[in-house]
Amino acid sequence: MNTRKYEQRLRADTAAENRRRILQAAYDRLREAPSEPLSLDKVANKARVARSTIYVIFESRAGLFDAVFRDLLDRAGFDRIVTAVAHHDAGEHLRGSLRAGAHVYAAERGVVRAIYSMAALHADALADTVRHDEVGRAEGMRHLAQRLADQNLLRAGITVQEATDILYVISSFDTFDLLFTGRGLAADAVADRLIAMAERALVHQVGQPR
Amino acid sequence: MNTRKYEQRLRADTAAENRRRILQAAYDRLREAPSEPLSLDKVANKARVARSTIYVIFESRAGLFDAVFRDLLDRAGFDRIVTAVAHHDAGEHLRGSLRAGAHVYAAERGVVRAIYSMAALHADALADTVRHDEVGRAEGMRHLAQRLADQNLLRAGITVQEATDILYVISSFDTFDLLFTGRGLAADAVADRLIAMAERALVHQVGQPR
DNA sequence: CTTACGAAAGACAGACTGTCTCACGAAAAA
DNA sequence: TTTTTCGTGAGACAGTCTGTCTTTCGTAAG
Repeated sequence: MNTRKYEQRLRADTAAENRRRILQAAYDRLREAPSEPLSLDKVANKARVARSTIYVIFESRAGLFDAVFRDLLDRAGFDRIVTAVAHHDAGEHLRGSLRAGAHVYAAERGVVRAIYSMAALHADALADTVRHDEVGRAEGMRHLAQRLADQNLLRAGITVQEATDILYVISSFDTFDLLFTGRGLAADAVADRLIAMAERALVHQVGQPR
Repeated sequence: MNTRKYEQRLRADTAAENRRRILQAAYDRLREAPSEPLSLDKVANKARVARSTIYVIFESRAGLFDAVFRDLLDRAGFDRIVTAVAHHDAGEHLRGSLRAGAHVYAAERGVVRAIYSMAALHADALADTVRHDEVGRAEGMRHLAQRLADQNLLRAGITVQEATDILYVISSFDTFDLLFTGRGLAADAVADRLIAMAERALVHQVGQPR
């Protein structure tokens, strides 16, 4: 039996719609109740789709949440925050991306927390994606640390390596959430704290010996 | 039917032993494979105990891990780190507890990560205990911040409130783990980073205007 | 018209939780 | 010694979940 050419165009649209509806349903559910177990049955019902369809499209439960996470990264532009700010002054760049990051984290807090926790508990595709994303963030922080060094903004005795480590901590979701959820600060207040920490820990002050 | 007094003495010992064996089995399993699902069946087998016995003793799955966490806190003495260091110099106290904490975290990394993730994902007894423990840590950090203030060690313009927030971040497991697992630093190197961050962010430097 | 294919529906096995019942055995009380 | 009490093992059971598979249907492309 020779398969003939077959390109579905109209069906591809509805297929893409289904995929999107499933992603949206899973995302909404994580948003509403980040600390409640989420079954694929619930996602399927919410998306008005058969549960088996989820498996056809996303392979597995982990594959679904992996896609949800990737989609979240795209929409929120986590990975673009650092480069997007793109201020010629590295100090402004630092402040701008910490503040922008804090607001993105605040908007997506529940979903990100749930996804990170799932990733920590399962060692699957989702865990790989989360780890990969963290590596990307580390590279971004290394770049920023290098820019700070190039512009002679680093405090005396701080290496780019050390600055990278510190920026990696301060720009993390966990650090944000310690202040946001743990200490009950508003997103802007968190940004203020983070910026203050970063500047005091890394940047030499006016009139301070270098 | 009138119930007569009944105090088991010898049986209480074996009961306590069972309880301990179950806790140990759960702890060992979390330690070996923190990122693998852990069923009560496995714990029961490992502890050579019927699964129903776990429910009799710990009420629920959450109750078991709650007990594992409490036991870990007791054994490792997380909550005693800050007060245990008890150096008359608040600066030494800060450095000592950060270093001690880093080593405890490093020793229990997998288990703590698994328990935190479970707590974030379920909103049960375990979540309550973890939250309560974090409140205790926050109080400890407030105490330390106050001591730093009393000894005139805080940088100019930093309130006790702000110092508490920053110490809360720096002394957290998440911050530790960002450097330990995320950046691949050894426990002592993490401690160095944390201490450097804390001192630069909070403590006024020698010869620096206050 | 015929073929291909996305999707729904649902059966199924297997794993897990939580509840319950029953029986056993050993220690404590009478 | 006899009786009572209680921790425990063993296991049945319902319910939920994942992951796989098969069957059927509708629709768009050829």
